[in-house]
Amino acid sequence: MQVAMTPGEDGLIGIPFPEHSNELLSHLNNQRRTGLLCDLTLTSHGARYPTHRSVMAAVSVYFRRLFGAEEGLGEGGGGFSVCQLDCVAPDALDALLEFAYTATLTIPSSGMRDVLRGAQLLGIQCVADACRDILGETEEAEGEKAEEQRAQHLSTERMVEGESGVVKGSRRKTDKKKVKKVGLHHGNSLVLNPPPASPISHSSPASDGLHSLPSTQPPSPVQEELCLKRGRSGDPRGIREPGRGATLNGRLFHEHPRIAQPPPVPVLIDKLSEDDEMEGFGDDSLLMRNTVIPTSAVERGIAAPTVGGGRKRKSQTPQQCPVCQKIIHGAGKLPRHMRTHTGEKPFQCTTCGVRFTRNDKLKIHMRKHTGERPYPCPHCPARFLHSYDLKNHLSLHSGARPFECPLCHKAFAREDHLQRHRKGHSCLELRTRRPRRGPELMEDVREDAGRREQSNPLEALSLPAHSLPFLSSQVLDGGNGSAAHPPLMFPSVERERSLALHALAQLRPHRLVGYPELFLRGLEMRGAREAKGEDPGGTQSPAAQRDQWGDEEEIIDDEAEEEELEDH
DNA sequence: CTGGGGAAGGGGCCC
DNA sequence: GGGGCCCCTTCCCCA
Repeated sequence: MQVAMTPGEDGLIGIPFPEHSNELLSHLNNQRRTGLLCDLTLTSHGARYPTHRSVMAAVSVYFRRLFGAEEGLGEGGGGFSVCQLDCVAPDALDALLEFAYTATLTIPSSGMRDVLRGAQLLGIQCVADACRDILGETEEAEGEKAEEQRAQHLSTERMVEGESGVVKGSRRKTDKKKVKKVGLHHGNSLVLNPPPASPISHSSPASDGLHSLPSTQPPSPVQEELCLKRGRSGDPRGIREPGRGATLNGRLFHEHPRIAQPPPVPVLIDKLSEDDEMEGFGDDSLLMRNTVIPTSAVERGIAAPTVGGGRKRKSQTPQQCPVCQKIIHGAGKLPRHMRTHTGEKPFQCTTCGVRFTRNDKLKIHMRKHTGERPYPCPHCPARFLHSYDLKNHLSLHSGARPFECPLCHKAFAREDHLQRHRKGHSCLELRTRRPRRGPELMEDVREDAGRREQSNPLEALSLPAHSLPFLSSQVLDGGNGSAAHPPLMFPSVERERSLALHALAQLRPHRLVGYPELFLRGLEMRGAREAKGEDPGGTQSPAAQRDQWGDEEEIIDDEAEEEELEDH
Protein backbone atom coordinates (compact mmCIF):
# COMPACT_ATOMS: atom_id res chain seq x y z
CA MET A 1 0.00 0.00 0.00
CA GLN A 2 1.39 3.33 -0.94
CA VAL A 3 1.18 6.19 1.46
CA ALA A 4 0.89 9.54 -0.17
CA MET A 5 2.21 12.51 1.62
CA THR A 6 0.71 15.80 0.73
CA PRO A 7 3.53 18.28 0.16
CA GLY A 8 3.45 21.26 2.34
CA GLU A 9 0.76 19.91 4.68
CA ASP A 10 2.48 18.72 7.77
CA GLY A 11 0.84 15.83 9.53
CA LEU A 12 -1.66 14.97 6.83
CA ILE A 13 -1.23 11.50 5.44
CA GLY A 14 -3.28 10.22 2.53
CA ILE A 15 -3.69 6.47 2.67
CA PRO A 16 -5.45 5.06 -0.41
CA PHE A 17 -7.69 2.01 -0.18
CA PRO A 18 -8.09 0.91 -3.78
CA GLU A 19 -10.59 -1.81 -2.95
CA HIS A 20 -12.79 0.50 -0.97
CA SER A 21 -14.87 1.68 -3.87
CA ASN A 22 -15.50 -1.84 -5.06
CA GLU A 23 -16.35 -3.03 -1.60
CA LEU A 24 -18.58 -0.10 -1.05
CA LEU A 25 -20.38 -0.77 -4.27
CA SER A 26 -20.65 -4.43 -3.47
CA HIS A 27 -22.19 -3.70 -0.08
CA LEU A 28 -24.57 -1.27 -1.60
CA ASN A 29 -25.56 -3.83 -4.18
CA ASN A 30 -26.19 -6.38 -1.47
CA GLN A 31 -28.30 -3.86 0.35
CA ARG A 32 -30.21 -3.22 -2.82
CA ARG A 33 -30.84 -6.91 -3.40
CA THR A 34 -32.04 -7.41 0.14
CA GLY A 35 -33.95 -4.17 0.22
CA LEU A 36 -31.86 -2.95 3.11
CA LEU A 37 -31.85 0.81 3.60
CA CYS A 38 -33.50 1.28 0.25
CA ASP A 39 -35.14 4.64 0.24
CA LEU A 40 -36.26 4.79 -3.34
CA THR A 41 -38.28 2.40 -5.45
CA LEU A 42 -38.18 2.69 -9.18
CA THR A 43 -41.06 1.20 -11.10
CA SER A 44 -41.45 0.41 -14.74
CA HIS A 45 -44.58 -1.16 -16.13
CA GLY A 46 -45.36 -2.74 -12.83
CA ALA A 47 -41.87 -4.01 -12.06
CA ARG A 48 -40.41 -2.58 -8.88
CA TYR A 49 -36.75 -1.94 -8.22
CA PRO A 50 -35.73 -0.94 -4.70
CA THR A 51 -32.69 1.24 -4.76
CA HIS A 52 -30.85 4.00 -2.98
CA ARG A 53 -31.37 7.62 -3.75
CA SER A 54 -27.77 8.46 -3.18
CA VAL A 55 -26.58 5.85 -5.64
CA MET A 56 -29.03 6.92 -8.26
CA ALA A 57 -28.07 10.51 -7.75
CA ALA A 58 -24.43 9.55 -8.12
CA VAL A 59 -24.89 7.67 -11.34
CA SER A 60 -27.63 9.62 -13.07
CA VAL A 61 -27.71 13.24 -14.00
CA TYR A 62 -31.46 13.06 -13.91
CA PHE A 63 -31.63 11.83 -10.35
CA ARG A 64 -28.78 14.07 -9.34
CA ARG A 65 -30.79 17.04 -10.39
CA LEU A 66 -33.96 15.58 -8.99
CA PHE A 67 -32.56 14.97 -5.53
CA GLY A 68 -29.94 17.63 -5.58
CA ALA A 69 -32.67 20.12 -6.17
CA GLU A 70 -34.47 18.82 -3.18
CA GLU A 71 -31.44 19.22 -1.00
CA GLY A 72 -31.27 22.72 -2.26
CA LEU A 73 -34.47 23.35 -0.42
CA GLY A 74 -33.04 21.86 2.70
CA GLU A 75 -35.35 18.90 2.83
CA GLY A 76 -32.54 16.45 3.05
CA GLY A 77 -33.81 14.40 0.20
CA GLY A 78 -36.80 12.99 2.00
CA GLY A 79 -40.40 13.15 1.11
CA PHE A 80 -41.00 10.50 -1.48
CA SER A 81 -39.91 7.01 -2.20
CA VAL A 82 -41.44 5.81 -5.44
CA CYS A 83 -40.44 6.97 -8.87
CA GLN A 84 -42.39 5.68 -11.81
CA LEU A 85 -40.25 5.32 -14.90
CA ASP A 86 -42.49 3.69 -17.44
CA CYS A 87 -40.58 5.47 -20.15
CA VAL A 88 -37.66 3.14 -19.48
CA ALA A 89 -38.18 -0.50 -20.35
CA PRO A 90 -38.07 -2.79 -17.32
CA ASP A 91 -35.17 -4.84 -18.66
CA ALA A 92 -33.27 -1.70 -19.51
CA LEU A 93 -33.94 -0.26 -16.09
CA ASP A 94 -32.76 -3.47 -14.49
CA ALA A 95 -29.57 -3.37 -16.56
CA LEU A 96 -28.95 0.24 -15.68
CA LEU A 97 -29.40 -0.51 -11.99
CA GLU A 98 -26.98 -3.39 -12.28
CA PHE A 99 -24.54 -1.03 -13.87
CA ALA A 100 -25.05 1.51 -11.13
CA TYR A 101 -24.20 -0.99 -8.43
CA THR A 102 -21.60 -3.14 -10.19
CA ALA A 103 -20.00 -0.86 -12.76
CA THR A 104 -20.75 -3.57 -15.27
CA LEU A 105 -23.39 -3.40 -17.93
CA THR A 106 -24.91 -6.76 -18.75
CA ILE A 107 -27.47 -6.69 -21.48
CA PRO A 108 -28.45 -8.79 -24.46
CA SER A 109 -27.64 -7.18 -27.76
CA SER A 110 -31.34 -7.10 -28.55
CA GLY A 111 -31.93 -4.85 -25.59
CA MET A 112 -29.13 -2.48 -26.43
CA ARG A 113 -31.36 0.18 -27.87
CA ASP A 114 -33.68 0.17 -24.89
CA VAL A 115 -30.71 0.54 -22.57
CA LEU A 116 -29.35 3.34 -24.72
CA ARG A 117 -32.62 5.15 -24.55
CA GLY A 118 -32.88 4.60 -20.82
CA ALA A 119 -29.35 5.82 -20.29
CA GLN A 120 -30.11 8.90 -22.32
CA LEU A 121 -33.29 9.57 -20.42
CA LEU A 122 -31.63 9.18 -17.06
CA GLY A 123 -28.48 10.97 -18.04
CA ILE A 124 -26.05 8.08 -17.64
CA GLN A 125 -23.67 9.28 -20.24
CA CYS A 126 -21.01 6.60 -20.11
CA VAL A 127 -23.58 3.88 -20.65
CA ALA A 128 -25.13 5.80 -23.48
CA ASP A 129 -21.73 6.24 -25.06
CA ALA A 130 -20.95 2.56 -24.71
CA CYS A 131 -24.25 1.57 -26.25
CA ARG A 132 -23.68 3.94 -29.11
CA ASP A 133 -20.27 2.47 -29.69
CA ILE A 134 -21.70 -1.00 -29.82
CA LEU A 135 -24.52 0.07 -32.06
CA GLY A 136 -22.10 1.92 -34.25
CA GLU A 137 -23.92 5.16 -33.84
CA THR A 138 -22.80 8.63 -33.05
CA GLU A 139 -24.51 11.24 -30.99
CA GLU A 140 -25.07 13.22 -34.14
CA ALA A 141 -26.72 10.23 -35.72
CA GLU A 142 -28.81 9.89 -32.63
CA GLY A 143 -29.78 13.48 -32.95
CA GLU A 144 -30.75 12.95 -36.55
CA LYS A 145 -32.72 9.91 -35.58
CA ALA A 146 -34.47 11.90 -32.93
CA GLU A 147 -35.21 14.54 -35.49
CA GLU A 148 -36.60 11.90 -37.81
CA GLN A 149 -38.74 10.57 -35.02
CA ARG A 150 -39.92 14.03 -34.31
CA ALA A 151 -40.73 14.64 -37.94
CA GLN A 152 -42.49 11.33 -38.14
CA HIS A 153 -44.37 12.15 -35.04
CA LEU A 154 -45.35 15.54 -36.28
CA SER A 155 -46.70 14.01 -39.42
CA THR A 156 -48.94 11.85 -37.34
CA GLU A 157 -49.58 14.36 -34.66
CA ARG A 158 -53.10 14.88 -35.76
CA MET A 159 -53.84 11.31 -34.96
CA VAL A 160 -52.25 11.21 -31.57
CA GLU A 161 -52.81 14.66 -30.30
CA GLY A 162 -54.56 14.67 -27.02
CA GLU A 163 -53.43 11.25 -26.06
CA SER A 164 -51.15 11.02 -23.17
CA GLY A 165 -48.29 8.79 -24.00
CA VAL A 166 -47.32 8.00 -20.49
CA VAL A 167 -48.96 5.55 -18.23
CA LYS A 168 -49.85 7.61 -15.29
CA GLY A 169 -50.18 6.80 -11.70
CA SER A 170 -53.73 7.89 -11.50
CA ARG A 171 -56.65 5.60 -11.78
CA ARG A 172 -56.86 6.62 -15.38
CA LYS A 173 -53.86 4.43 -15.84
CA THR A 174 -56.30 1.66 -16.36
CA ASP A 175 -58.04 3.48 -19.10
CA LYS A 176 -57.24 1.54 -22.21
CA LYS A 177 -57.59 4.58 -24.36
CA LYS A 178 -55.10 6.47 -22.31
CA VAL A 179 -52.47 3.77 -22.26
CA LYS A 180 -50.92 4.21 -25.63
CA LYS A 181 -47.48 4.16 -27.00
CA VAL A 182 -45.08 6.32 -25.14
CA GLY A 183 -44.52 9.61 -26.79
CA LEU A 184 -40.79 9.64 -26.56
CA HIS A 185 -40.35 11.91 -29.45
CA HIS A 186 -37.47 14.06 -28.64
CA GLY A 187 -36.42 16.16 -31.50
CA ASN A 188 -33.79 18.78 -31.54
CA SER A 189 -36.50 21.18 -30.68
CA LEU A 190 -36.26 20.06 -27.11
CA VAL A 191 -33.41 21.46 -25.13
CA LEU A 192 -32.52 21.31 -21.55
CA ASN A 193 -34.41 23.86 -19.70
CA PRO A 194 -31.92 26.38 -18.51
CA PRO A 195 -32.01 27.64 -15.00
CA PRO A 196 -34.36 30.53 -14.79
CA ALA A 197 -32.87 33.92 -15.15
CA SER A 198 -34.40 35.02 -11.94
CA PRO A 199 -35.66 33.17 -8.93
CA ILE A 200 -39.06 31.75 -9.47
CA SER A 201 -41.48 33.63 -7.41
CA HIS A 202 -44.35 31.31 -6.87
CA SER A 203 -44.38 29.00 -3.95
CA SER A 204 -43.70 25.38 -4.43
CA PRO A 205 -45.87 22.74 -2.89
CA ALA A 206 -43.02 21.84 -0.61
CA SER A 207 -42.92 25.30 0.71
CA ASP A 208 -46.45 24.77 1.83
CA GLY A 209 -45.34 21.94 3.95
CA LEU A 210 -46.43 19.30 1.56
CA HIS A 211 -44.15 16.62 0.27
CA SER A 212 -43.76 16.38 -3.38
CA LEU A 213 -43.71 13.28 -5.37
CA PRO A 214 -40.78 12.99 -7.66
CA SER A 215 -40.79 13.87 -11.23
CA THR A 216 -40.90 10.60 -12.98
CA GLN A 217 -40.43 12.03 -16.36
CA PRO A 218 -36.80 12.42 -17.13
CA PRO A 219 -35.75 15.06 -19.53
CA SER A 220 -35.48 14.06 -23.10
CA PRO A 221 -32.28 12.43 -24.25
CA VAL A 222 -31.40 15.41 -26.32
CA GLN A 223 -31.91 17.61 -23.34
CA GLU A 224 -29.67 15.47 -21.24
CA GLU A 225 -27.02 15.17 -23.85
CA LEU A 226 -26.95 18.86 -24.36
CA CYS A 227 -26.59 19.22 -20.64
CA LEU A 228 -23.78 16.74 -20.52
CA LYS A 229 -22.05 18.20 -23.52
CA ARG A 230 -22.23 21.53 -21.91
CA GLY A 231 -20.81 20.11 -18.75
CA ARG A 232 -17.97 18.45 -20.58
CA SER A 233 -17.26 21.59 -22.46
CA GLY A 234 -16.09 23.07 -19.25
CA ASP A 235 -18.88 25.40 -18.48
CA PRO A 236 -19.15 25.17 -14.74
CA ARG A 237 -22.82 25.91 -15.05
CA GLY A 238 -23.25 22.95 -17.31
CA ILE A 239 -24.14 20.34 -14.77
CA ARG A 240 -25.84 21.52 -11.69
CA GLU A 241 -24.30 19.88 -8.73
CA PRO A 242 -26.23 19.66 -5.51
CA GLY A 243 -23.97 21.99 -3.72
CA ARG A 244 -24.03 24.53 -6.42
CA GLY A 245 -26.84 26.82 -7.25
CA ALA A 246 -28.97 25.35 -4.55
CA THR A 247 -31.83 27.67 -5.14
CA LEU A 248 -31.90 26.88 -8.78
CA ASN A 249 -31.68 23.24 -8.06
CA GLY A 250 -34.36 23.45 -5.54
CA ARG A 251 -36.62 25.05 -8.04
CA LEU A 252 -35.58 22.58 -10.60
CA PHE A 253 -36.95 19.79 -8.57
CA HIS A 254 -40.07 21.32 -7.28
CA GLU A 255 -40.66 22.93 -10.55
CA HIS A 256 -39.75 19.71 -12.25
CA PRO A 257 -42.06 20.31 -15.15
CA ARG A 258 -39.49 22.87 -16.04
CA ILE A 259 -36.94 20.16 -16.44
CA ALA A 260 -38.73 19.21 -19.55
CA GLN A 261 -39.95 22.62 -20.41
CA PRO A 262 -40.58 22.92 -24.10
CA PRO A 263 -38.44 25.17 -26.15
CA PRO A 264 -39.37 28.77 -26.25
CA VAL A 265 -41.08 30.02 -29.30
CA PRO A 266 -39.04 31.88 -31.89
CA VAL A 267 -40.15 35.15 -30.46
CA LEU A 268 -38.51 34.29 -27.22
CA ILE A 269 -35.39 33.36 -29.11
CA ASP A 270 -35.38 36.75 -30.67
CA LYS A 271 -35.82 38.21 -27.27
CA LEU A 272 -32.84 36.34 -26.06
CA SER A 273 -30.84 37.49 -28.96
CA GLU A 274 -31.79 40.96 -28.09
CA ASP A 275 -30.85 40.57 -24.49
CA ASP A 276 -27.85 38.59 -25.60
CA GLU A 277 -26.73 37.37 -22.22
CA MET A 278 -29.30 36.50 -19.65
CA GLU A 279 -27.91 36.09 -16.22
CA GLY A 280 -27.36 32.51 -15.34
CA PHE A 281 -28.07 31.27 -18.80
CA GLY A 282 -24.58 31.15 -20.15
CA ASP A 283 -24.45 28.67 -22.96
CA ASP A 284 -28.05 27.92 -22.41
CA SER A 285 -28.99 31.05 -24.15
CA LEU A 286 -27.10 29.76 -27.13
CA LEU A 287 -28.97 26.53 -26.88
CA MET A 288 -32.21 28.37 -26.79
CA ARG A 289 -31.29 30.34 -29.84
CA ASN A 290 -30.71 27.11 -31.62
CA THR A 291 -34.11 25.95 -30.62
CA VAL A 292 -36.71 25.44 -33.26
CA ILE A 293 -40.41 25.46 -32.75
CA PRO A 294 -42.05 22.35 -34.09
CA THR A 295 -43.25 23.05 -37.55
CA SER A 296 -46.63 21.71 -36.78
CA ALA A 297 -47.04 24.26 -34.09
CA VAL A 298 -46.05 27.04 -36.42
CA GLU A 299 -48.30 25.79 -39.15
CA ARG A 300 -51.21 25.68 -36.82
CA GLY A 301 -50.57 29.21 -35.79
CA ILE A 302 -50.02 28.39 -32.19
CA ALA A 303 -46.62 29.92 -31.99
CA ALA A 304 -46.53 33.51 -31.04
CA PRO A 305 -46.60 35.58 -34.16
CA THR A 306 -43.79 37.97 -34.81
CA VAL A 307 -45.91 40.97 -35.42
CA GLY A 308 -44.35 44.37 -35.63
CA GLY A 309 -40.78 43.24 -35.66
CA GLY A 310 -41.42 40.09 -33.68
CA ARG A 311 -39.97 41.31 -30.43
CA LYS A 312 -43.08 41.08 -28.32
CA ARG A 313 -44.04 37.98 -26.50
CA LYS A 314 -47.61 37.07 -26.95
CA SER A 315 -49.32 36.27 -23.73
CA GLN A 316 -51.19 33.03 -23.38
CA THR A 317 -48.61 31.48 -25.68
CA PRO A 318 -49.38 27.83 -26.19
CA GLN A 319 -46.66 25.53 -25.04
CA GLN A 320 -45.89 22.06 -26.27
CA CYS A 321 -45.56 19.27 -23.77
CA PRO A 322 -42.17 17.63 -24.30
CA VAL A 323 -43.57 14.29 -23.24
CA CYS A 324 -46.79 13.88 -25.16
CA GLN A 325 -46.23 16.73 -27.64
CA LYS A 326 -49.63 18.07 -26.80
CA ILE A 327 -50.09 21.79 -27.16
CA ILE A 328 -51.14 23.30 -23.87
CA HIS A 329 -53.02 26.56 -24.15
CA GLY A 330 -52.80 29.20 -21.53
CA ALA A 331 -49.91 30.72 -19.72
CA GLY A 332 -48.76 28.73 -16.75
CA LYS A 333 -50.73 25.68 -17.71
CA LEU A 334 -47.80 23.53 -18.74
CA PRO A 335 -46.58 22.76 -15.21
CA ARG A 336 -50.10 21.74 -14.39
CA HIS A 337 -50.19 19.50 -17.41
CA MET A 338 -46.79 18.01 -16.65
CA ARG A 339 -48.09 16.72 -13.35
CA THR A 340 -50.36 14.45 -15.32
CA HIS A 341 -47.20 12.74 -16.56
CA THR A 342 -45.21 12.77 -13.36
CA GLY A 343 -48.07 11.72 -11.16
CA GLU A 344 -47.10 14.37 -8.71
CA LYS A 345 -49.93 15.27 -6.38
CA PRO A 346 -48.63 18.11 -4.30
CA PHE A 347 -51.95 19.23 -2.88
CA GLN A 348 -53.05 17.18 0.06
CA CYS A 349 -56.26 17.36 1.99
CA THR A 350 -55.40 18.11 5.58
CA THR A 351 -58.53 16.33 6.72
CA CYS A 352 -58.46 13.00 4.95
CA GLY A 353 -55.01 12.99 3.36
CA VAL A 354 -56.20 12.56 -0.19
CA ARG A 355 -53.80 14.13 -2.64
CA PHE A 356 -54.56 16.07 -5.77
CA THR A 357 -52.59 17.29 -8.71
CA ARG A 358 -54.24 20.68 -8.58
CA ASN A 359 -55.18 23.02 -5.85
CA ASP A 360 -58.52 23.86 -7.40
CA LYS A 361 -59.41 20.18 -7.23
CA LEU A 362 -58.38 20.15 -3.61
CA LYS A 363 -60.52 23.18 -3.01
CA ILE A 364 -63.53 21.45 -4.47
CA HIS A 365 -62.71 18.36 -2.48
CA MET A 366 -62.65 20.38 0.72
CA ARG A 367 -66.27 21.21 0.18
CA LYS A 368 -67.06 17.65 1.10
CA HIS A 369 -65.54 18.23 4.50
CA THR A 370 -66.95 21.69 5.05
CA GLY A 371 -70.37 20.77 3.77
CA GLU A 372 -70.30 23.71 1.46
CA ARG A 373 -72.59 23.28 -1.50
CA PRO A 374 -72.35 26.50 -3.41
CA TYR A 375 -74.63 25.54 -6.26
CA PRO A 376 -78.27 25.65 -5.14
CA CYS A 377 -81.06 24.53 -7.40
CA PRO A 378 -83.48 27.41 -8.04
CA HIS A 379 -86.38 24.99 -8.28
CA CYS A 380 -85.86 22.81 -5.22
CA PRO A 381 -83.85 22.80 -2.00
CA ALA A 382 -81.12 20.71 -3.53
CA ARG A 383 -77.61 22.10 -3.43
CA PHE A 384 -74.57 20.77 -5.19
CA LEU A 385 -70.83 20.64 -4.89
CA HIS A 386 -70.17 21.21 -8.55
CA SER A 387 -71.62 23.46 -11.13
CA TYR A 388 -71.98 20.55 -13.49
CA ASP A 389 -73.95 18.66 -10.85
CA LEU A 390 -76.39 21.50 -10.81
CA LYS A 391 -76.44 21.54 -14.55
CA ASN A 392 -77.27 17.87 -14.65
CA HIS A 393 -79.84 18.33 -11.95
CA LEU A 394 -81.55 21.14 -13.82
CA SER A 395 -82.01 18.86 -16.77
CA LEU A 396 -84.07 16.64 -14.49
CA HIS A 397 -86.37 19.53 -13.67
CA SER A 398 -86.74 20.50 -17.26
CA GLY A 399 -86.91 16.93 -18.44
CA ALA A 400 -84.63 17.97 -21.21
CA ARG A 401 -82.80 15.20 -22.95
CA PRO A 402 -80.94 17.09 -25.58
CA PHE A 403 -78.57 14.31 -26.49
CA GLU A 404 -80.22 11.94 -28.88
CA CYS A 405 -78.70 8.80 -30.30
CA PRO A 406 -78.66 9.13 -34.05
CA LEU A 407 -78.94 5.37 -34.31
CA CYS A 408 -81.91 4.51 -32.14
CA HIS A 409 -83.08 8.04 -31.30
CA LYS A 410 -82.95 7.36 -27.59
CA ALA A 411 -82.44 10.63 -25.75
CA PHE A 412 -80.12 11.26 -22.87
CA ALA A 413 -79.76 14.10 -20.44
CA ARG A 414 -75.99 13.82 -20.44
CA GLU A 415 -73.70 13.79 -23.39
CA ASP A 416 -71.32 11.29 -21.87
CA HIS A 417 -74.21 8.91 -21.35
CA LEU A 418 -75.02 9.22 -25.01
CA GLN A 419 -71.42 8.50 -25.86
CA ARG A 420 -71.41 5.50 -23.61
CA HIS A 421 -74.61 4.33 -25.18
CA ARG A 422 -73.17 4.65 -28.65
CA LYS A 423 -70.08 2.71 -27.69
CA GLY A 424 -72.26 -0.16 -26.67
CA HIS A 425 -73.66 -2.78 -28.91
CA SER A 426 -77.32 -2.11 -28.58
CA CYS A 427 -77.91 0.10 -31.55
CA LEU A 428 -74.82 -0.07 -33.69
CA GLU A 429 -75.87 -2.35 -36.45
CA LEU A 430 -74.74 -0.96 -39.73
CA ARG A 431 -75.51 -1.67 -43.25
CA THR A 432 -72.25 -1.65 -45.14
CA ARG A 433 -73.64 0.42 -47.92
CA ARG A 434 -71.57 3.52 -48.41
CA PRO A 435 -73.40 6.82 -48.64
CA ARG A 436 -73.48 8.33 -52.02
CA ARG A 437 -70.42 10.24 -52.92
CA GLY A 438 -70.39 13.91 -53.51
CA PRO A 439 -70.06 17.16 -51.70
CA GLU A 440 -73.33 16.92 -49.84
CA LEU A 441 -73.31 17.08 -46.11
CA MET A 442 -74.84 14.55 -43.87
CA GLU A 443 -78.10 16.42 -43.84
CA ASP A 444 -78.18 16.15 -47.57
CA VAL A 445 -77.60 12.45 -47.36
CA ARG A 446 -80.30 12.14 -44.76
CA GLU A 447 -82.64 13.97 -47.06
CA ASP A 448 -81.58 11.62 -49.78
CA ALA A 449 -82.41 8.70 -47.53
CA GLY A 450 -85.75 10.29 -46.82
CA ARG A 451 -86.47 10.61 -50.49
CA ARG A 452 -85.50 7.01 -50.96
CA GLU A 453 -87.83 6.05 -48.16
CA GLN A 454 -90.66 7.79 -49.87
CA SER A 455 -89.98 6.17 -53.20
CA ASN A 456 -88.78 2.84 -51.99
CA PRO A 457 -88.77 2.03 -48.29
CA LEU A 458 -86.63 -1.04 -48.82
CA GLU A 459 -84.05 0.99 -50.60
CA ALA A 460 -84.09 3.48 -47.80
CA LEU A 461 -83.40 0.67 -45.37
CA SER A 462 -80.24 -0.06 -47.24
CA LEU A 463 -79.00 3.36 -46.29
CA PRO A 464 -80.23 4.00 -42.79
CA ALA A 465 -79.70 7.51 -41.64
CA HIS A 466 -78.17 6.38 -38.39
CA SER A 467 -75.37 4.67 -40.25
CA LEU A 468 -74.27 7.83 -41.90
CA PRO A 469 -72.03 9.08 -39.13
CA PHE A 470 -70.03 5.93 -39.46
CA LEU A 471 -70.02 5.57 -43.17
CA SER A 472 -69.70 9.00 -44.57
CA SER A 473 -66.18 9.70 -45.63
CA GLN A 474 -67.23 13.32 -45.76
CA VAL A 475 -67.11 13.53 -42.03
CA LEU A 476 -63.72 11.95 -41.71
CA ASP A 477 -61.84 15.06 -42.46
CA GLY A 478 -64.53 17.54 -43.22
CA GLY A 479 -64.70 16.78 -46.88
CA ASN A 480 -61.47 17.28 -48.75
CA GLY A 481 -60.15 19.45 -45.99
CA SER A 482 -62.53 22.18 -46.87
CA ALA A 483 -62.61 24.94 -44.37
CA ALA A 484 -66.36 24.86 -44.57
CA HIS A 485 -66.32 21.39 -43.10
CA PRO A 486 -63.81 21.26 -40.30
CA PRO A 487 -62.85 17.94 -38.79
CA LEU A 488 -65.72 16.68 -36.77
CA MET A 489 -64.04 14.01 -34.75
CA PHE A 490 -61.50 13.93 -32.02
CA PRO A 491 -58.33 12.22 -33.18
CA SER A 492 -58.94 9.01 -31.28
CA VAL A 493 -62.47 8.84 -32.54
CA GLU A 494 -61.31 9.61 -36.02
CA ARG A 495 -58.79 6.83 -35.85
CA GLU A 496 -61.33 4.34 -34.62
CA ARG A 497 -63.69 5.46 -37.28
CA SER A 498 -60.99 5.31 -39.89
CA LEU A 499 -60.16 1.78 -38.88
CA ALA A 500 -63.79 0.87 -39.02
CA LEU A 501 -64.20 2.50 -42.38
CA HIS A 502 -61.21 0.66 -43.69
CA ALA A 503 -62.66 -2.60 -42.48
CA LEU A 504 -65.97 -1.60 -43.92
CA ALA A 505 -64.42 -1.12 -47.31
CA GLN A 506 -63.18 -4.71 -47.18
CA LEU A 507 -66.55 -6.21 -46.47
CA ARG A 508 -69.14 -7.30 -48.86
CA PRO A 509 -71.77 -4.67 -49.34
CA HIS A 510 -75.11 -4.99 -47.64
CA ARG A 511 -73.75 -7.12 -44.85
CA LEU A 512 -75.06 -6.21 -41.45
CA VAL A 513 -72.18 -5.56 -39.12
CA GLY A 514 -71.71 -3.86 -35.80
CA TYR A 515 -69.41 -0.94 -35.35
CA PRO A 516 -67.33 -2.66 -32.67
CA GLU A 517 -66.78 -5.53 -35.08
CA LEU A 518 -65.73 -3.11 -37.75
CA PHE A 519 -63.31 -1.43 -35.39
CA LEU A 520 -61.77 -4.71 -34.31
CA ARG A 521 -61.52 -5.81 -37.90
CA GLY A 522 -59.80 -2.52 -38.68
CA LEU A 523 -57.32 -3.17 -35.91
CA GLU A 524 -56.58 -6.59 -37.32
CA MET A 525 -56.04 -5.16 -40.76
CA ARG A 526 -53.79 -2.51 -39.33
CA GLY A 527 -51.75 -5.19 -37.59
CA ALA A 528 -51.44 -7.08 -40.85
CA ARG A 529 -50.22 -3.95 -42.57
CA GLU A 530 -47.65 -3.42 -39.87
CA ALA A 531 -46.50 -7.01 -40.20
CA LYS A 532 -45.96 -6.45 -43.90
CA GLY A 533 -43.98 -3.35 -43.17
CA GLU A 534 -46.59 -1.10 -44.64
CA ASP A 535 -47.98 1.99 -43.12
CA PRO A 536 -50.53 0.70 -40.68
CA GLY A 537 -52.89 3.46 -41.59
CA GLY A 538 -53.59 4.36 -38.01
CA THR A 539 -50.82 6.88 -38.15
CA GLN A 540 -52.23 8.62 -41.13
CA SER A 541 -54.69 11.36 -41.19
CA PRO A 542 -58.19 10.32 -42.11
CA ALA A 543 -57.77 12.26 -45.29
CA ALA A 544 -54.66 10.33 -46.22
CA GLN A 545 -56.35 7.09 -45.35
CA ARG A 546 -59.29 8.00 -47.43
CA ASP A 547 -57.05 8.81 -50.33
CA GLN A 548 -55.28 5.54 -49.88
CA TRP A 549 -58.49 3.68 -49.75
CA GLY A 550 -60.13 5.64 -52.46
CA ASP A 551 -59.56 2.98 -55.03
CA GLU A 552 -60.87 0.33 -52.71
CA GLU A 553 -63.93 2.35 -52.03
CA GLU A 554 -64.49 2.84 -55.71
CA ILE A 555 -64.51 -0.89 -56.18
CA ILE A 556 -66.82 -1.44 -53.27
CA ASP A 557 -69.08 1.28 -54.45
CA ASP A 558 -69.25 -0.13 -57.93
CA GLU A 559 -70.01 -3.54 -56.52
CA ALA A 560 -72.73 -2.06 -54.40
CA GLU A 561 -74.27 -0.32 -57.34
CA GLU A 562 -74.15 -3.54 -59.33
CA GLU A 563 -75.90 -5.39 -56.57
CA GLU A 564 -78.38 -2.60 -56.29
CA LEU A 565 -79.20 -3.02 -59.95
CA GLU A 566 -79.51 -6.75 -59.43
CA ASP A 567 -81.88 -6.13 -56.56
CA HIS A 568 -84.12 -4.22 -58.92
C1' DC B 1 -78.09 -0.88 -19.74
C1' DT B 2 -79.00 3.44 -17.48
C1' DG B 3 -78.74 7.21 -14.06
C1' DG B 4 -75.98 9.58 -10.97
C1' DG B 5 -71.72 10.93 -8.44
C1' DG B 6 -67.11 11.99 -8.63
C1' DA B 7 -62.42 12.57 -10.47
C1' DA B 8 -59.26 14.12 -14.00
C1' DG B 9 -57.72 17.15 -17.37
C1' DG B 10 -57.97 21.23 -20.57
C1' DG B 11 -59.22 26.01 -21.66
C1' DG B 12 -60.78 30.80 -20.64
C1' DC B 13 -60.61 34.71 -17.82
C1' DC B 14 -58.61 37.46 -14.56
C1' DC B 15 -55.18 39.27 -11.25
C1' DG C 1 -45.79 34.90 -17.71
C1' DG C 2 -47.47 32.42 -13.66
C1' DG C 3 -51.10 31.07 -11.07
C1' DG C 4 -55.95 31.08 -9.12
C1' DC C 5 -60.49 30.24 -10.18
C1' DC C 6 -64.06 28.59 -12.80
C1' DC C 7 -66.36 26.01 -16.41
C1' DC C 8 -66.53 22.27 -19.41
C1' DT C 9 -65.86 17.57 -21.25
C1' DT C 10 -64.71 12.95 -20.63
C1' DC C 11 -64.26 8.95 -18.16
C1' DC C 12 -64.80 5.64 -14.35
C1' DC C 13 -67.39 3.58 -10.79
C1' DC C 14 -71.44 2.15 -8.44
C1' DA C 15 -76.29 1.27 -7.66
